[in-house]
Amino acid sequence: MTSRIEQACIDKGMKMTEQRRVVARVLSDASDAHDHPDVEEVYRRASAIDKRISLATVYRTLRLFEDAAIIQSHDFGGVRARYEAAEDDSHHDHLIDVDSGEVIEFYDGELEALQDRIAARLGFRLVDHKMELFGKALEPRSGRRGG
Amino acid sequence: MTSRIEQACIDKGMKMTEQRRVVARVLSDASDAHDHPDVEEVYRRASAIDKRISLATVYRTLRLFEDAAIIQSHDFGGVRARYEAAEDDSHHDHLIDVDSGEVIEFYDGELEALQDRIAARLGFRLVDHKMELFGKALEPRSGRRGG
DNA sequence: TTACGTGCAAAAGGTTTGCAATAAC
DNA sequence: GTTATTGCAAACCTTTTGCACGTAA
Repeated sequence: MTSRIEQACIDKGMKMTEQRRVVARVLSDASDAHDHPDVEEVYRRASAIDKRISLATVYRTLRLFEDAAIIQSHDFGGVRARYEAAEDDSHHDHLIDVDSGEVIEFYDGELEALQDRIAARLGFRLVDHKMELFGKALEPRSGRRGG
Repeated sequence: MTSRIEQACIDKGMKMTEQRRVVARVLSDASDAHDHPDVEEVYRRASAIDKRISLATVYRTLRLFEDAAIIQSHDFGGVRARYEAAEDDSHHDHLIDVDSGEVIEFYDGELEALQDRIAARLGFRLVDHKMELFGKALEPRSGRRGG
């Protein structure tokens, strides 16, 4: 079945190889799970589906998708970039649990509006923003790591 | 004359070598100018003051200062980390001009308060945050690059 | 005096790339 | 059939590190 990201690639007229299809599927599934895998993790999951894929191709494909605005990369303070499907309408930001590394997505309309106002005040039109909160859980959380 | 960052190092009991003094001075001056140099730039400026400094020592010193919370590093989307003096009381965030690369500092009390509220709503105590706005100037700006 | 810092050059680790083989359109 | 894509391995670039030498306290 055609994954959401594969469909986005087709819509953009990309030549769809098996490798791209597999990476698209991995990223679509990750997105559904609000997951933010890094390159190695995408490579691992892609290899599990089809062994014929190489790390170089994963890098090239991620860059291709990112340049096409199909996915976006994040730097959550770790060593490698992490990826998620680009948001269409539903923008969100991230809160990172500093103890577990878990990434929690959130949306706050007030925050979005405030950012526009701040940019305007400084004489700019906002084209993008990056907002990450780092916090400690007030109550102990279940043990999942990553996100 | 003793730079602000050199004084912070002395206060923390660091052994002050000539190299550390020079890097401290470069960073103090950059901070006064609201400048955010990367490693190469710090190395360049330090070398101009004293040729005996090596890139490895600049890396080691920046890491030392950062671990001591005397400076902080940022990833503004470029390839290298960029540095500024750690904020004592006057927290600020950054707006990056996507056309020129210029970095503009700003402070917004409402934003700070809102972030705390969002974290609390998600069940977290905020320990840090990273907020970067990327914008296009509404009016053409003078040609400085960097910041 | 002595533990710690430095310079050099080599290594590490993530990411990119040249090239010949391969596959999509 | 053409042109873009892939795998492999080597290159690249930033950052770290081992080691012998130097120096602050």
